[in-house]
Formats: sequence, structure tokens, C-alpha cells
Amino acid sequence: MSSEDIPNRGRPVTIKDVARLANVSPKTVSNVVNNRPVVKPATRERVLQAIRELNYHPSALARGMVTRSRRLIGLVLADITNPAYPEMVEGVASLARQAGFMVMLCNTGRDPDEEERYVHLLIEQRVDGVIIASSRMDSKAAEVLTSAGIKVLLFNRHPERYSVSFVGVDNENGGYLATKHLLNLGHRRIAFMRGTRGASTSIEREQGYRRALAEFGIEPSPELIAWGDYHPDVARTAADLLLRMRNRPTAVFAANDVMALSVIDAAAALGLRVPEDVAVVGFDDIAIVANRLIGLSTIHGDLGQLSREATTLLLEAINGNLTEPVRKVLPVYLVVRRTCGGKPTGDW
Amino acid sequence: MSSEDIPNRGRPVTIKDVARLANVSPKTVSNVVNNRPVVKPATRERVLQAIRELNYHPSALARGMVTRSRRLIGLVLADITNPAYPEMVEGVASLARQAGFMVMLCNTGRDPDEEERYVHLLIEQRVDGVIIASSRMDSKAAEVLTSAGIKVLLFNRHPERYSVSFVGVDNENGGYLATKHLLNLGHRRIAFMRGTRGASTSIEREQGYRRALAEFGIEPSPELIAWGDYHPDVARTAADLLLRMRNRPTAVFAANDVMALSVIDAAAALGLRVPEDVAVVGFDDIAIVANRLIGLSTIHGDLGQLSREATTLLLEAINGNLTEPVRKVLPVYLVVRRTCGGKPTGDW
DNA sequence: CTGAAAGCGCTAACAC
DNA sequence: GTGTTAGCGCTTTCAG
Repeated sequence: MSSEDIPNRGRPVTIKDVARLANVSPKTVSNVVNNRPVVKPATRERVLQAIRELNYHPSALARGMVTRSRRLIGLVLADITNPAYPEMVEGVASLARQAGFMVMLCNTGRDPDEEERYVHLLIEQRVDGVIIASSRMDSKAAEVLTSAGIKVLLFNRHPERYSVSFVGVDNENGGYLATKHLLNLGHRRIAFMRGTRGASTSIEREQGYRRALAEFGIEPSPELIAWGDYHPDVARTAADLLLRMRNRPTAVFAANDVMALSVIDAAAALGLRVPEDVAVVGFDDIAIVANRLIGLSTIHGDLGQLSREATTLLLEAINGNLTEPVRKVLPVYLVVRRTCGGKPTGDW
Repeated sequence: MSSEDIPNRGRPVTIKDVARLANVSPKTVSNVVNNRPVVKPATRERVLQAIRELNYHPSALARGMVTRSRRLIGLVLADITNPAYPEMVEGVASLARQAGFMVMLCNTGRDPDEEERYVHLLIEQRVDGVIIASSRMDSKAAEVLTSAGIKVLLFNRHPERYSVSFVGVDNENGGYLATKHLLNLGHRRIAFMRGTRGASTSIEREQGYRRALAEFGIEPSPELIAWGDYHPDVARTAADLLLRMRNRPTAVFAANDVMALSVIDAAAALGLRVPEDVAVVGFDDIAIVANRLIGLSTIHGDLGQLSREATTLLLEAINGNLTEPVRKVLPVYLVVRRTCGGKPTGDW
């Protein structure tokens, strides 16, 4: 009995504590907390008063158990330190937040095993949906999640066969536009720097690169294909090798901006001028590369917009308003700045 | 009865389903799942077989309800698109992951109200701990969380009075070193670009700036103090104003690298050379600024290391191994590259 | 070593 | 309008 009188002995305050203080049933408190308009204003006020007094916070855990909805989404990505991701994360986070969802961050560090582990953790957390922006083409993540009843949205990257919703940019065409532009500027020895092995983005960008070369009757030389792993350090080493070749390329198309920046840095270290000695084009158009000191020519796709579309689609799927998988590919365009040697577009 | 025979009718498979299939009690399954070495190997194998067969994933929700630990931490930050954060997020995410914790991402967008809302959501989620890297000095976030029984670790920024653990870099000294260096190079009209209003980092960096000026008997002129809000666009506008002044500063010390880059961009747009016409020093040493095309002189503090220390401390607090609040301030040093006009350090 | 029962905090059905 | 009861899926007593 006496313990009944002590409101809070360290243990978190529950709906019962509030009910007791407000002299109502737990159900009524629940109704107030969930803004159900069936409560008399006077009662409601009394309950709210009790909530404030006890500093009550309803447990999302307990609620999730019974409603079977956690209001939680997972966000799986390859490497948060690649500036292309934060631009995307921001869009996801803000839209999710508006819809009352929290976001669980899963940074795989490009490790497929880590991705798989995260998938299982997300299932255990009973998240409502997951946005996957990390997968290689052989990933089973989407299947595993789907079979656990969790909605999935693939972001830009995708596995080989997929029957879940996908949003992305037109990577193949981006690769084509970048390479075509360099060809039009007269370059014939154009190197391509690949991203992560097995990433669909890298594969598709390379396909575009090859298509453009083919149009000019050029057989892509294997020595001009480098691996940069979408990672600045790996790319830096690869760029150094590329630019030290006796017959070095006159232009480099890197599968993302981070690697393009590494190419530029390597060139500067070797005393090569960009674009006079070597032209460089990237992919993503991350914010920093528009800086006038860099002026990287690159392929622009609206990742912010894309991430908002992705989140909207995922939330609709979670709400059951999306029965069929959707597939949406946004167009890209070339932004010519300084590093390719072409005539700058617009402000550039 | 017939429904008993159907293993899974859409509803997620529970510990009971596994127990039934393996012919054991739920408790035994629980023991297996939690690797408690009290189960006979044969039984254990049978249970694991059933788990695989049913594709069972224990509910972290249900477990959390009874164990009162979610194995979850919250990460509250001001703006994920500022490259200084991802470098930190990576450290937190990887260490948390190793310890079996998931991370909830809370991007406040520099909005104090949003921070407060996130704090309540984190309490509802019953997270075990929170790393706060977003607060202004008047924030009550740490107090509110602590009073809800949640461990808090303040990262770099801190409120006015705080009695929770804190890790950060020596912001005041960083501001001093940057300004002192510019003074030693002969600059006398040194502008300071502030960050977010009320952010302790910005305030402390300014204090260092003022201390250095005072040593040279210089009264900081109000017209040389600009607001950049730690935001590239705001900073860009402010920089433009600063550099268009009839009596413009010969040097600018920006409270972070993102703003320093905006200053550089503004200078280039106005046809001013860096460092000849205007010297620039930043703060944070984000990865990109080491690129030879930029070569930003800046204050380096090891944010990666700091974030790992932060996470370690938070996890220790969660485990109850940290009774007293800890306060840890890492030293910083000046990296001289190209933009300040001084003699480059090391590789630079 | 394993089983049965209780209960974590909440909401969905029903009563009243 | 409001109260009561019965679970959600798990772990933790306490018995066997």
C-alpha cells in the first residue's frame, strides 16, 4: 500500500501512474495521449495535468508491441563520409520526421557482411520499412527484408533481379553524357575509374562510358580502366598510377565526385594542370565541387529530390497505399565547369 | 486446432512457434537465442534448426520491454550535410555497432524546437543513451534526458551549465592559434565569421580570436564580425558583403571549414586572389579541404578519435561503469596549407 | 537442465 | 464517455 503512494521510485512512470493521479482508467489516458476526440475536455485537462506533473512519456516499445507498428525506418548506406549520402540522408530524415517516423542509421562501410548483419538487426527491431542505398548486385537484403514483411525501397543501387520499388538516377546515360562530352572535346584516351565492385551504379556508368566510346569507334583499353572503390584513398592511389603511365590518358571520367577529386589531387601533386594536361569529369555533383577553386565538371542528378521521392514511396508502401512495386528513374545532365576544358554551362 | 498447424499466417513467427516446432519450452528457446550455456547441445541444435526453418527473428521490442534496455542510442546533430558530422557519425556508428547498439539519427537542422521534439521522441523510444552534438548554450536537452533516466554525452557543443559528460576539442585555443598565425603574418584587419548563434563552439572560437587580437593590442572592429550560421549559403552571402567593403579585411578566420570555403568562393567570384588579396583560415579540417586545389589552412582536431571516445564513454555510462560525469578536451593544432599565405606545414 | 506462470506498458475489444 | 479484460512476445522468477 505504502509503495502505492510513492509516485516514482526510479522506475519510469507508466500509464497507470498517470491514470491513478488523474483518477481515470488507463484507457482514458491512452485516449488523451493519442488525441482521440472521445474524451471530455475536463477529463482531458486533468489527464494532461497529471502527465505534466509526472513527466510521463508513453513507451513507444509497449505501443509498438500491440499496434505492430514501430514508426521506424531503417536507412542502409555504404559510407556516410561520402558527401553524396548526407545530401540524401537529410531528405529522408526530414520527410520521415514529418510523418512521425524515426530513422535508424546503418552504415555498412561497403562491407556486404555488415549489410547482411544490419538487415537482421532491422528485422529484430521490427522496423516498418527500409531504404537500401548500399547494395551490390548480388545482395539478398531486399528479399530477406521483404520476406520478413518489411517494406523495402532501393535507392539508386539495386540487385540483379528485384521486385521491390526502386528510385534512382539514369546512371547509364550519365556515363554516356560525360564521356561523349570529353570525346567531343577531342579526347581519345579517356580513362574510367570504377566505383565499388558489384555496385550497379558503377556498372551502369561504365556501360554509358562504353556506349559513348563505341559511337566513336573506340575500343576501351583495359589499361585505362581503374578501380577507385568510391573511396578517396583507394582512388588517390589508382589515380596516381593512371597519371604516371608513359602514355597517360588525356581525360579521366570518375564514377563519382569523391574519386574525381582524388584524381585532381593526384594530378596537382604530379604537377599536371587540370584541364590542360588532364581533363576530369565526375558524377553526383556534390555541393563542394561547385566551389570556384574546384569547378568540377560532373553529372548532376537531384539526390535531394530523389531521397524525398524515395521516402514518400516507402511511407506509402508502409501505409498500404502502394500495392505494386514502383520503378522511377530520374534524368541526369552534365554540368560543365572548369575541369573538363569545355565551355562552362550557366554560371560556370 | 487447425490454425495451430499452420506455422505462419502472415503474422511474424514468435518464440512459441519455435518452441512448438522444436518440442521445447519458450524458455529454452530464449536460452538458446541468448547464448546461455545451460542448454544441452542436442536440444540447442534442435532449437537452432527450428529457428532457421521458421526464419525466426526475436523481437527486440518484446525483449526491450522486459529487460528495460533497448540497445539503442540516439545521435542528435545540427546538420548532417556539414562534412564535419559524417566524419563523426562514422565513428559513433561503428563503435555502437560493435557493442551491439543501433543508432537513431536525429538531424535538427539547427532548429532548437526540433531538437526538443527529438529529445521527447528519444525518451519515448526508451533509448539507453544519447550523444548530443547540436545544442546551443541555452538548451535543456541534456537535463530533460537525464531526468528521464537516459545517459547523455555532450559532443563538442555544450549548454551553459552542464553536469553530464562532455568531450570536445579546445575551441578557444583553436581560435587563438588561427588568429595568432594571421597576426604573425602581418595581418591587422582580420575578420571573424561566426557560426550558429548560441553554439558554444562558435562562441569559444571567437573568444580565442579576441584573445589573440588583444595580445597585439587590437580592438576587434564590429564591422569585421560576420554571421555565417555554419551554413554555406548564409556564409556565402556574408562573405560577399565582407569582401565588398571599401576597407575590406586582409584576412578572414571562419569558425568552420564550410564557411571558409564559402569565403574562398566569394573571393574568387570577386576576382580576389587567395591568399594574396585575402587570406583564409578555417576550423575542423574536414577531409576535402586538404585537396591541393583548395589547400585550406585550418584548425585540426581529431573528430574521428573524439567520436570514438564519446561513444566509449556513453556506453560505459550505460553499463553503469561511469558514475561521475567526465570532461575531456582534446588539443587542436593549426594546419598551414595554401590559403593563409604562410609557410606550409609538412606535406603542405 | 527444462517447464509454467507472471508481468513489462500499452491498446483493442467489449462492457457499462 | 469511461472502465475492465485480455493479450502483444519476450524474460524472469520459481518449480520440477
